[in-house]
Amino acid sequence: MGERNLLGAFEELVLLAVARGDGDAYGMSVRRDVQARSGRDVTIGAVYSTLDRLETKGLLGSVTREGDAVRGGQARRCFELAPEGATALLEARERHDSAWRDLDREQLADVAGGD
Amino acid sequence: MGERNLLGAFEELVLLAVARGDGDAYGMSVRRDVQARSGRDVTIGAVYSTLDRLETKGLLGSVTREGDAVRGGQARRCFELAPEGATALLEARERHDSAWRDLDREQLADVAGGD
DNA sequence: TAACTCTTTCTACAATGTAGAATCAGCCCA
DNA sequence: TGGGCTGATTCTACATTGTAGAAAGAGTTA
Repeated sequence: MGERNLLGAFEELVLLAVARGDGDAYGMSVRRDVQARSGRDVTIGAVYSTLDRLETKGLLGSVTREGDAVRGGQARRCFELAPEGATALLEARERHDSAWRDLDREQLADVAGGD
Repeated sequence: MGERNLLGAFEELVLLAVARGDGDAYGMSVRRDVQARSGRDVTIGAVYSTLDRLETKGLLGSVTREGDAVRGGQARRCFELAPEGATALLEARERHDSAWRDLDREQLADVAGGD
């Protein structure tokens, strides 16, 4: 079977943050984005190790920008989505949609009840 | 921070299959469901170990039904969604929607290009 | 120079993902 | 009547992801 690049749940969150960053995403900004959207605390180490793994898989690329204009001049490692990464995201989305099909959400809410 | 029951990507697929089964899901049926919706080959071992872990976490329950009516009379272990499981699914869905917000899918498709 | 913020790197371990063999029960049939 | 199927479950073991937290470099301010 195909066996494309499968994304874990956290990998997907991180990759989406990078995609939104449009070339300007970097460790700290990704962390903030993931934190805000998932509503949970995320350590910076978790973010970087995931970014590294995604880069190793070729789903994103990174360049270190010497601090030009922006504040002081501290270098930043900026991440950009690779074509393979965009494909992986689109596929993850399709799998997800497909997985939720034929399911009554109202009913789910009922089962959840007062949990 | 809250730290509810977080679901991995595969756990979510399995739990959704159980939810759809409406009390009649069992190992082999879950496998077929996950396989069909994710479009990839899944071993039965992967399914069962995930079902076991979800049960340990209290997201689903299981009962072994002696083979009554249906074929021959071989016992089946049937799985049913627990309230905590329904909640976890709903939350996973929310996180996912939130993670995809503010993202231009057309643009993603462009980046993906002919990958 | 000390203290502080921003940012990245590294190490280590826990949780999840996945494969594959072993096992058990009924069914079919030469 | 026992060999070979199919359906089903259990176990073991290992690979990949998820996550925490400490360490460290660079620039800023006092």
